[in-house]
Amino acid sequence: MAYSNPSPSSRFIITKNSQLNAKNMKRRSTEDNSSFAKKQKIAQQRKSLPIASVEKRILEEVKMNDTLIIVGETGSGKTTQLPQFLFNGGFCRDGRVIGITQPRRVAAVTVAKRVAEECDVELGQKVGYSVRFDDMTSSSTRIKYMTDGLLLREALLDPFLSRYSVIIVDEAHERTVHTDVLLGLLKNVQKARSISTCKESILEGRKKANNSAALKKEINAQCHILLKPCQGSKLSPLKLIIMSASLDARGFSEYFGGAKAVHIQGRQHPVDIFYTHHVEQDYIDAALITILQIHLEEGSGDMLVFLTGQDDIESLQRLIQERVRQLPEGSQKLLIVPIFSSLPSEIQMKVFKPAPHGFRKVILATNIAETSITIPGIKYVIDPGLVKTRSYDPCTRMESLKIVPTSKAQALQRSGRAGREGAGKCFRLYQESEFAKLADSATPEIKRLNLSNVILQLKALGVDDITEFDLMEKLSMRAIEKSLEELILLGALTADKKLSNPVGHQMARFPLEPIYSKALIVASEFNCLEEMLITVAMLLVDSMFYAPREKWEEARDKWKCFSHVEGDHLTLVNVYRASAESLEKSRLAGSKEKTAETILRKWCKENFINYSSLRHARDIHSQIQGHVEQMGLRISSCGDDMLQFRRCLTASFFLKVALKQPDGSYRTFDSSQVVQIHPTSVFFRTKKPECVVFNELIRTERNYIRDITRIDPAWIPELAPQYCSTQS
DNA sequence: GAGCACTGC
Repeated sequence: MAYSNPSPSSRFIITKNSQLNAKNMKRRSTEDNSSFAKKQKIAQQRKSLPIASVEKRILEEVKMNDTLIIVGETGSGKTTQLPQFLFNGGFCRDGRVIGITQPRRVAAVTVAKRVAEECDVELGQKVGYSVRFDDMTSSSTRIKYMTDGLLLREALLDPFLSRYSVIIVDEAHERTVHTDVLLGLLKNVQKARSISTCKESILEGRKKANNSAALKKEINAQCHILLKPCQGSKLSPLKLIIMSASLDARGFSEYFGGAKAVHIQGRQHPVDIFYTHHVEQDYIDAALITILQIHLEEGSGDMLVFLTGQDDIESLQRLIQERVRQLPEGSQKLLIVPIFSSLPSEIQMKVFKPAPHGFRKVILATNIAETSITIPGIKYVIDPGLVKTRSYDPCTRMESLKIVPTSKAQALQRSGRAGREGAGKCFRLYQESEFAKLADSATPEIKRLNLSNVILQLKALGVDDITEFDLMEKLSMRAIEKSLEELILLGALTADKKLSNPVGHQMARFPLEPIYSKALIVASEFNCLEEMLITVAMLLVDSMFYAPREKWEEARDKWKCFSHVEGDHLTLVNVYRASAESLEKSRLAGSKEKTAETILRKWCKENFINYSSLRHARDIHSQIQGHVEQMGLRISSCGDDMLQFRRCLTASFFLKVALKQPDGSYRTFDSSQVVQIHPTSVFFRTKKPECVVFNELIRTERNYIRDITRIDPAWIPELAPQYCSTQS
């Protein structure tokens, strides 16, 4: 395949970074046990970071500006260093805390560990992290890394985030729902806290004012906040720092009323970008040819290929293996390593293993390698320019997975993966003219989601009118209306769109989508909360069943043992209970030396269950059980009375019902979509029930419903009268 | 008859 050299203007990856202080780059040296040498090494590394030279200036800017935008390129050191600068600059006086949010758990955890090491303190003391299921903080924590979703949860308990003197929102350019909602909230909190500090002085100055109610009104109008006024507590102003990669700094600045933006250089090796001369019809084939071309013509170094999904990865893997046999005798061999999220983690780990001598590693990856996983040793990136994304149609309540072109930001992120350890090359399987046509950044997640959860959370935070809430992205009225309607049908909101009591408040407290919270609350009335806790935990986890292709038959026999005649929900309950039983048995047998982990791992292996998925479900289960207990809901089991459980599913999942059509397909009751039963369902091969509830409605090649249980259609008007009255 | 990208509370 022929590649054109790009025009200089498009080589912007190279421009700023090419002559960077590559000679200053510190390579991880061999193990060093002397703690003094270690400290010295850390100090040296810190000093060599681009951000180190601007410490004073940044501190000044933070002191002078309430909100600061920091544009930091990869490798600038902003995430690890800035909080330390602020700590040393006195921002943690009086026990106040610096909070740094990350979109992902691993990032929060690993960065906190690194910073604790740099500060030479025990993790969880001065420096700590807090993510779901894992809190490493204490009362002495002053620099706290966390996920953005967790800070949102904290805001429900402490609406003014009063412990924090500074909040740093890192990776804001990723625009996750959590980040977007958090930014809106922080804007309000900041306003409220600055008003709170001057409130007293206003009151003082207007002591003579005759109408205190009018004054209160005035203050609240000034706040333009949607938070309830704080009760006499004195709060210090809140500093906000928004950190982003370069493309959209202006958007953040405008959103924060023209906030000042500071640029910090990165430290990345140069990456040469190549485009194709012609349009490639078949990107799998184009990728195959490019891989072979690189292998035969370019120097050593591993390759990373970005593909859209498991299917692409597996078919390209087969194609490469066929072609590799035809390679000339004695040439270097190729080691193909696939990676995508539904692979069990022990298989995912293979990407980190260096290729054996005489092999060149080719990693076939989904988006997981774009941000979530950083693979060392990559010198060549192949980017077809496509990505599979999820979107949501509020009218049909259907999700879809579509393959769309990447954004410019994503293309940059991907090519950057080739320049982490040395100069690299990126081959984009499209023409340079196409790159110019790409959107700057991907559609923010909040535009592609069911808004019910966001709206419920905001209501719980005191935001009554969603359309008044200042988000970076304007939400569609249609999407808002549909979600409000859903929340009313679920009983979270009253007819006049106020949070209902107690159901709405309870639902908002669960870290779950509203429909699952509803199911738990209803289940306590139907005496099947024990089963529903398990069901919800299991439904929230992906890819519970996993088997390599060659063991497919064996696995299916194992899975058959779990299947339940009434459907997938109870099948999942069976899996959960079987695993718990095996754990219990081992304990009774007195195998004390074995940990729960080793017992469960063994059980999972024998039954072709994904251990990390089961582990995740167990974590969710214990967390939501805690919430349920706190709320005083009664946890009881329906025993063998599965009728009760299925009726309970109907009472909560009535928006997700499908009826069988004469031709054997199904039609959703809510929006009359023609849908098929997903191949993973227990009903895929058996006799099809007349009427089902489902967990998920998703469009891929076809419209599919997933996780299905048989119900009686006559139950719907009985158990969801509020819904049926709106259907006529 | 055939299959879901990635996060997060």
